[in-house]
Amino acid sequence: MSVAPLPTSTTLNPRYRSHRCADLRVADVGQPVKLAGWVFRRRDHGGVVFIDLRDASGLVQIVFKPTLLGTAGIDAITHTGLESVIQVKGTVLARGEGLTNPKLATGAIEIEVQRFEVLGLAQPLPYALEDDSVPEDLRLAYRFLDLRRDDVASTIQLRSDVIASIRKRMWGLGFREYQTPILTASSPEGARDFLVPSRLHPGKFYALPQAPQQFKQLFMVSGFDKYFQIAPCFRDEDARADRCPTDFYQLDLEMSFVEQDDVFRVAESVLGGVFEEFANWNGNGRKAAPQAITPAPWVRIAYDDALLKYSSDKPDLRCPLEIVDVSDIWANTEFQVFKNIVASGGVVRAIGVKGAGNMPRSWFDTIGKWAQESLGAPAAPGYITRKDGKFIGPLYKFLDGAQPFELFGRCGCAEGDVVFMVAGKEPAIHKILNPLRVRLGADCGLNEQNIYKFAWIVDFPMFEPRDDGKGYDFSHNPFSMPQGGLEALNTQDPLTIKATQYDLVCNGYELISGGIRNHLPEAMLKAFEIAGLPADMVKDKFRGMWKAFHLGAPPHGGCAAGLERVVMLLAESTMVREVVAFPMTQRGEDLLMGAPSVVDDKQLRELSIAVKLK
RNA sequence: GGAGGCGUAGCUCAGUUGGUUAGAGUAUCGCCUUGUCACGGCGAGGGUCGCGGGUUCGAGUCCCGUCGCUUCCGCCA
Repeated sequence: MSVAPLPTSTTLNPRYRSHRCADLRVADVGQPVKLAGWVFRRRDHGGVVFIDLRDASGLVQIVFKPTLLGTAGIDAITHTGLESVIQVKGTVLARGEGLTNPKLATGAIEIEVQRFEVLGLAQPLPYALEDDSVPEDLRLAYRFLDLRRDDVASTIQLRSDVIASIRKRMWGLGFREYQTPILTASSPEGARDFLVPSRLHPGKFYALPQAPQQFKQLFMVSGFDKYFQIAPCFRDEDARADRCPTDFYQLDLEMSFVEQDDVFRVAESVLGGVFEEFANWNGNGRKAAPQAITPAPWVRIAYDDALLKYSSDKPDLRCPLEIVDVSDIWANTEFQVFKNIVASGGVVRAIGVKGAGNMPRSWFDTIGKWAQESLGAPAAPGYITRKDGKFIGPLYKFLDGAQPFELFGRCGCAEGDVVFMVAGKEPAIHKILNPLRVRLGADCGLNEQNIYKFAWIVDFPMFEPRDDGKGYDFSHNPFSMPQGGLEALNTQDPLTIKATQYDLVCNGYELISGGIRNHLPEAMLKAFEIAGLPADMVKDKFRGMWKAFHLGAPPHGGCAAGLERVVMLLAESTMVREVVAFPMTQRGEDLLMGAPSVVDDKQLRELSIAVKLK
């Protein structure tokens, strides 16, 4: 499967260059060479002029001497702007005693220039290439300049290497890659669609796929029993630091005749392999230490447990702290705030932090302020400390007899430890508890470092109550098989039905989402009926699947992995824009190309479209 | 749709309690400099202080509005 790369020399055109800049060494001294690249830095000494020439391989110092080039030549190179592209013909020289630069791979040699030519002149730059503090919008407007930086480019190159590794591993497991349409039909479920007007069908629209979900399932019905694709996905939703506002890529895969465990094995092999291969990639210099990986098979956590113990369905398991329910204890106290919250259907949740009794008073204040200001907590989290055999803290006085011991025991806490408590209603309370748990662990030095910590979250609920209280919504993927199948849909309270639906999480990020699919037409119809979609709409909007499921559909399932998030984790990045070559702004604009843009009337007329601004 | 942060020279920043002609570094241009490697030295040009309004004798500074970028909430099956 592996293809040996061609020797570098076969990709060098002698018209432009004989070597790449950073490939030259002392062994090449005396050789005539041709190089081409960018003017990275210039040091002008009035007579002799030094330039650091940069190409994709790196840097080499080239020397311009008046004895070889004349004053006209020196004048010309002095006036060639930084980042201009030049070609030079010269000779490799050894640097003299004390003149070498140990910081450069090519620091023992330099190129004495005999002739040079400017291939592409650069005007003054909008910003200094190496300036780390240039605002991002300016850098996006000149993204091609930004990509000249080693650290920026290396991350994009990592992305390519990760994709290559994924493809190699998928093929190795017997999968093949198939493309699916980019223009497809809008579907009523899920995110907002990007629409494309049809010229041949005035008034009708294509939608860009949010994922190749239905097509990959159709491949299964066709009997292609192992499909994958590095697939572009389009969703017209608002951005986050880890979420593109327009389009992103997934490793999309699907298999027939499988159960959940089979999908897990494939994902553990492929993603686990990719993480092993690139865990210690450090092209951008951000990793201070080697990174470990939790060995497969990865731990499985039921969705309900994850929500209770971590207040999140994508917990960061590098933090060892767990959340405990202590509602019953506070229901039997005279602390009216907690008591009333429990009485009105809320909960009190506690986080025991080992050793936190030694933290300074100011830290507790900081945590309280942060919880209120950044997390929107209605009050600072309460806490009780056990120190010198005594319980301390404003909330302690509301506890009687065995209650403080029960509280500490349940949280696994003892002498020297602190129990933090937050009260509120689910699900709002999770927005406070999840970041609080991770912060408490971080501040007390309890969180594991330098590890990719994987876990499967399983048994997602099939349905959730609708916001307006009437009926149910799919809480995840509508195409998942409910656990218990059609019978469960017919007989159970919808809120108790679990889906055969799973996520893979790593360090607080959702990396994979998948499921065993519902391939039975009656069960599909019933599931959508519970979610409020009438049968004729399902038959119309999912007509391909509906027809296919009547003509021999195998049991099947799969998953999709967010490529950007994988690369972000491997690159120690928290911003998805760093792992996309030409990213959009938060508002979905391409500042370099100027998209989106107005189009001329002729284009609109062809599409039978009139624009009416709100 | 909501909340927070940021916005002063091409770029990064400083700018006191509201007070003279808004400064520095870097980039650019000019001069000097033949061994530097973030080379160095001297000089010059470069500003609608995001935009609009208000308070004031006087606003970069205070107030209101607005725009842009960004982070979070909503949203993202």
